Amino acid sequence: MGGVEGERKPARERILDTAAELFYREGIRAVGIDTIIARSGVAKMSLYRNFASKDDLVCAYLERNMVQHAAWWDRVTARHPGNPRTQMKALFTALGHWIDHPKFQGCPFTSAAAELRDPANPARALALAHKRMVRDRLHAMAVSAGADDPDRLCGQLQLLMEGAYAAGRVLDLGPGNEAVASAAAALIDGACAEK
Amino acid sequence: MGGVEGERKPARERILDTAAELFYREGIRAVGIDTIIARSGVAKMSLYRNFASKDDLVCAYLERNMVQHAAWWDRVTARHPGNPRTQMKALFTALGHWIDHPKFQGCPFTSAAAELRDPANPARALALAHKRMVRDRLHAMAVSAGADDPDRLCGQLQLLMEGAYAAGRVLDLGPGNEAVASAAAALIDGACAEK
DNA sequence: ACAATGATACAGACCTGTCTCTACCATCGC
DNA sequence: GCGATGGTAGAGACAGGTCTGTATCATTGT
Repeated sequence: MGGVEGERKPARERILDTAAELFYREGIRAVGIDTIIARSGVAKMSLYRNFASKDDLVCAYLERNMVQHAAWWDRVTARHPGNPRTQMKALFTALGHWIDHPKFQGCPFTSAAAELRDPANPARALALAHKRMVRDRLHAMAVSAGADDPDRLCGQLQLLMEGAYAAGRVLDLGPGNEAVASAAAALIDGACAEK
Repeated sequence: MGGVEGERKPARERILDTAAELFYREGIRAVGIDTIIARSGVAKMSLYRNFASKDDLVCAYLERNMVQHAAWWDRVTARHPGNPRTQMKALFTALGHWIDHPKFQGCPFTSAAAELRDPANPARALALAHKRMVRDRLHAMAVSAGADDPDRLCGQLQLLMEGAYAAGRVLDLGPGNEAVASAAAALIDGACAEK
């Protein structure tokens, strides 16, 4: 995503790009405002004119990630129109590849929720809202795939999804993280093979 | 674990108890030395006489958790001697209950690794070592349970385990987190039912 | 008397957020 | 055409707070 181009993007975008990269790679609490402005070559007041506070910048970072995540989801499922069962499996196969990427550092929403534990933090609320949205989409797919118990399958798959995010950073799974796709296939087939 | 008793435990223990509770509940970076000494009623120099640094205290916290985790594991598996398949299922059933506990805040090792991303951090090394140990124990059980492909089952189960840790904090699974036990059972039976 | 501990002040670093000052550049009035 | 104006942005000082870690001194129990 995104190239260098004429090097003159507006300040707001440069700030958000830099913040997104640093927040994701090093963590939200670990990255200070000064680091962000230094790396994006922007004045401090440019940051505070575009974002009310660091919290606000964190929210913008998460909101942009929500859009990107939704686009990724749509892109993968669109390859198997009208076939929710294959769509679900494709999502987990793609997830297995994604966590193999050298830049992968876990799920930005899960990480944000882990770092920001204050229930009143708006960024935390965003992260939890994202997880609920994922849950709803998974549930709808489980229903239309004809799962015997959609609630259960949805819960199992979201467990697996969170596990893949956490594991990619901390564990060393087998080559290609084949465990992700195979576990998903086993659960999906087990839940839909009623007939 | 641990009661109040005569209120006069040595300073080192009081510090470690307080630090463990705060680190686990609020996060490592979010809890400062001053908070720990205030809550444990200890002088700052008593902390620094017993621990070389905050990093050192974090390591002690993780090391104690490793001992407790190993004890929990042994306690659960000891209930089904000589039956690795049931032992594995029992571990996940117990895990499903544990993440329902109101004080549950995820896996302390995963959280530590998420907060401390510097590869040179000794506490991070401890957390990763713990995950490797869990993996080895799971692998041994998968082998002795006669799994068709022990590597795969071990990877799948560790994914599920990490997912349960992450999900308990961020998602709201169904009642009793039954998804954890049911998913584990499905994967274990699927991998061992070769005969 | 002596070792362990409590209390407290302090140094130095870092963090967020505010403020001022300057430079550039487009647009508008004339 | 041309100077004035206003919006955007860079640079950097600064305030007020928090963090880790050290040093000093008083107190307590044995």
